[in-house]
Amino acid sequence: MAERTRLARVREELQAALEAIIQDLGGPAGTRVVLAEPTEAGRADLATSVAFGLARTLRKSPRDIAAELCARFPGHPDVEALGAEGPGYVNVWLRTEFLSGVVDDVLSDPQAFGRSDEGRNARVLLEFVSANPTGPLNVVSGRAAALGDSLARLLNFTGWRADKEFYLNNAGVQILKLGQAVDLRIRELLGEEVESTWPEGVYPGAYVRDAARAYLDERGANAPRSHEILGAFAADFFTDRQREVLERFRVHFDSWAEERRFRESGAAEAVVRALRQSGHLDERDGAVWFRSTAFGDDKDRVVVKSDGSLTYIVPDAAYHWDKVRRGYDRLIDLLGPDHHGYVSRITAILEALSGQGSRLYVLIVQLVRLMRDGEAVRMSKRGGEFVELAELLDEAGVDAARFFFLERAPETPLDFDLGLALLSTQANPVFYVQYAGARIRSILRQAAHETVADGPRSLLAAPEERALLWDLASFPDVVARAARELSPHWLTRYLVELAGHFHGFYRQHRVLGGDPDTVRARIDLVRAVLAVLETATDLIGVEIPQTM
RNA sequence: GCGCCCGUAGCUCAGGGGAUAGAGCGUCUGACUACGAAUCAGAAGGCCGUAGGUUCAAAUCCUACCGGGCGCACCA
Repeated sequence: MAERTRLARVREELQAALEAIIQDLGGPAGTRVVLAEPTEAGRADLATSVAFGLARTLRKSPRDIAAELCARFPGHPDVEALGAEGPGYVNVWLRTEFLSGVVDDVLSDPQAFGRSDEGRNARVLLEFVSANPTGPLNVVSGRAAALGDSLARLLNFTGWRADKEFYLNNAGVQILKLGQAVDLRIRELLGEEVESTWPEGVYPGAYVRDAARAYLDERGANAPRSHEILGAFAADFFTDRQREVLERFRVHFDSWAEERRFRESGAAEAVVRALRQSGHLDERDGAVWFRSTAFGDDKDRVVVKSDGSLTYIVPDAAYHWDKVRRGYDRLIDLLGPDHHGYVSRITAILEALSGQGSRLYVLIVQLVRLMRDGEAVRMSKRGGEFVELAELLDEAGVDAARFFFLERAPETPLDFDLGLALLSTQANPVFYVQYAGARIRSILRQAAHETVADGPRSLLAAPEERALLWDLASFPDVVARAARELSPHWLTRYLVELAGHFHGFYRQHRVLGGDPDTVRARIDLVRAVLAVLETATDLIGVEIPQTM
């Protein structure tokens, strides 16, 4: 699996050949040739614009240089032709026999096709969702969940060892406020009127009643009701709910780190001690400050407030320090856009503590707007009213939700069209992709009764077939790019393209019932397409149903 | 005021130095007596927010401005 792919090999060989010719022509030493897919599909298989850069030193037009490169090209068994076109491009067409070999590449080990060892077994910890356990998960957490989980799948597929972790903020001020809210809701359940005197800053959401009811059911009306006890109970209660909906969303965390532990174990105080010993702390205005500006932050940060309590960054720092000590080579945090200011301070403190600030990479996941009938569905956490992930899953289903969340690059704001997610037509990309898979499975079921040839397979030379071969051959590149850029949206785009090419092929050509050589070739082709569809959907956590 | 994200077809968005800027939806026109028409084929549709600059070459890089979103705590 660590072998280069078919496409990578021929690309490297051609690049080397062209670079050698450039040296013969007197081009600058070390000139690199980059062969890539032209922006416009169908213009060529691969192309390079290297001639433009050589024009000055060779004192010839790019067009002449491109022509000369083509004329001197010694030939390559996998290349059909080279051509100089446009103002100076060198275009490459590959032999169809060469491309069709990709079917064997896929079928020789269908589940491994596209794998790589790019990560070289380095360990990555992906931390995501990490929602406060003060209520149900909302749709924004859903996007982070889909992203983080798919990134883990992608990284594991490309040679990293990735773990998924949820950081539970189950201690501190917010949890006390939650406990207060539970206390009020319990009074309410016991008959008191509480709404008119609801205190500022205490969670107003009606969902807190669920926790209150659970407390009464489990512990009874006479159980102790300090804010601390109630807060801890409710945090556990909502954590369980969150875990349930995440499992339903096919997101399973390898581990759950608890803020409570970092506070109780003294790890948080140890951070302050370590910073003090290394001389990074100042006392000012009755508080203790960390000089984070020395590490690139835009202002210094308070770590111990004037009332003696710790700010939230201290246990967070303890947590990240712990990640480094657990031996992770890379730490990836998925955070919301409201946390982008957090990046420089947590990097600074990690650097001060361990010298490993550069291991942390923070991916800012932009907002989700739910759209229904062209209107944004209002979500306001302050008013205690927002769309829960569970509701979205009820309405749209797991596959559509995951696919839609992953359609955009993480740092791009996302509009989630609820109406579209419910459609079972081409307009709905999830459906379109799944339908391609269902069609192939249907063909393969019927192929069981078909006689196929045993001999050499016919060529798959029709344009629709060639398009599919090209898709298959480039799949490993797509996977590599999605993993490298931490952007699974390359996979969703790829899936729609592959499914589209399959549907086009399907309308134009029959798989079954032709001459045995062609039947065999086409069955193998669609088996390979199905295998890649399955791998790609699996990487984003979407399933292809057997029948639809 | 400062920081981050975003301005590309009517809509939702790809593309982030190189060819005539791509895709899906929507619109219009066609295609089922054979494997699933929940599909396919074709057409129309663009001063890539504006203005400068760098470059042989800019949607892409730089600067300024305009517009939209989100932040800027001894909250987390």
